[in-house]
Amino acid sequence: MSALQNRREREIVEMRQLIVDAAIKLFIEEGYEKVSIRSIAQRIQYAPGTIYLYFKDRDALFFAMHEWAFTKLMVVFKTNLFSIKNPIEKLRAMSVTYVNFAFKNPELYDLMFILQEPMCAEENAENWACGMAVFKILQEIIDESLVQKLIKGESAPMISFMFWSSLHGMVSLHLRNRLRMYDGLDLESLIQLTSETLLTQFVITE
Amino acid sequence: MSALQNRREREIVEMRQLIVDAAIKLFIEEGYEKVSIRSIAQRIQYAPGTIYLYFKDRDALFFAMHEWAFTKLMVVFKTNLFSIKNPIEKLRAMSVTYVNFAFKNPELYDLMFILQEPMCAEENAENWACGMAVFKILQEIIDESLVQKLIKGESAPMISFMFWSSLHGMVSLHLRNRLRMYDGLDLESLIQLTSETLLTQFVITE
DNA sequence: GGAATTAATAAACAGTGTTCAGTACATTTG
DNA sequence: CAAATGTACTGAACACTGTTTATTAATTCC
Repeated sequence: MSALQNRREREIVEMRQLIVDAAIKLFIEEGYEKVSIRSIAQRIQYAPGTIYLYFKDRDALFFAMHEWAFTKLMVVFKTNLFSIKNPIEKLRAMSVTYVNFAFKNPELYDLMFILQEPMCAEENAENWACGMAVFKILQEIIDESLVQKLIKGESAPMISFMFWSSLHGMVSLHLRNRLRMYDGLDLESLIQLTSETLLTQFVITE
Repeated sequence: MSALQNRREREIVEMRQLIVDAAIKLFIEEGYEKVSIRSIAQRIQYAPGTIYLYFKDRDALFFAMHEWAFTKLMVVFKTNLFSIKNPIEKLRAMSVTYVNFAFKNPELYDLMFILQEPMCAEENAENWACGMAVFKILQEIIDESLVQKLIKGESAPMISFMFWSSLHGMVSLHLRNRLRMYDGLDLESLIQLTSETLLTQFVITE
């Protein structure tokens, strides 16, 4: 490979990152509706058409944004979990971290788990590497918990699914404003407490 | 009130329903993106501007659509639950019905629990009657279960929140294509089974 | 029947995603 | 070094979008 090709490849990566960064900043600062190809282009001082040289379409850009968000969650997970040995404590810490991330980064959570756009990107119709990677962390913790007979249940995939869905359900109902029956309450506390109640119910105590 | 006012009031209700019906049909048949003011107007043979004589804006129309969807879920609930006396069986039937409704009517579920638009309608910024009404059914079942000491836990609001969130989490992750790690599996069965596993864990057995 | 009211319209405005002919600059070739 | 090639980028165009408003046409009232 020639030096030019090499440089060009680097430039493409950099330009894609420039676009993704601008799009995410716009999303966080101005909200979903303001994330238009034109507003992104204006922010990085390029013509709208240029963005299409680096992303097939809007969905592909949202997929890249959602991948970037996953790397952020991954960093938080690794930082908060790496030192914990006990599987139950690890699971507890993971739940707390997950909910906390969602409350601190509602727009990123939206990208990762709620919005339709990222999953419409044609190129990634089949696999979903970043989602799988995060899920793998959870599943390994559950696996270890079952092996050590620390929690009830048999199927690690099902228990993983249950814990994740519970957290996602609570968080996404909140983000989509469907928890008005709990108005006045501190929702993050309610969610953390409910999550703890659920976990406790599955922990084996003797 | 004059006869004319009376008739006019009826006409307004009918026209609003005509618009909501057309919008929902369009949503179900052609998908979210095709639900534009113009396409709705064309479908009912009116000019686009006419819709704004009956709905403040797009969000208000989506709120009406989402209310209509709730009445449909309500009917299903009442049909499936009214004859069941045992609270646990009622809770079980409610879960099954909820998940089944979501799989049979993914677009309606979207309107009710996932989409942003309906909850942006200015007029209904505070209360959320239809959501509350459905939630009340669940809470009363949980309440009765706690009174009869059939399930573990103390706080009815929290246990209700937990069951609902779990179901919503599983369903919405599926609808938003975030369950690719379970590709190949029958997801409705997985969800029903996981829901049953969760319920069993909270039932008091002696 | 003439005046007042009002439901409905069509056109306009400002925005959207996306495409593509053209330009201007960088690299390669003769 | 100059000419030819290649290409990153542009900006205008297309077909849409939600929403507003002056105008029209029909109905109700007196």
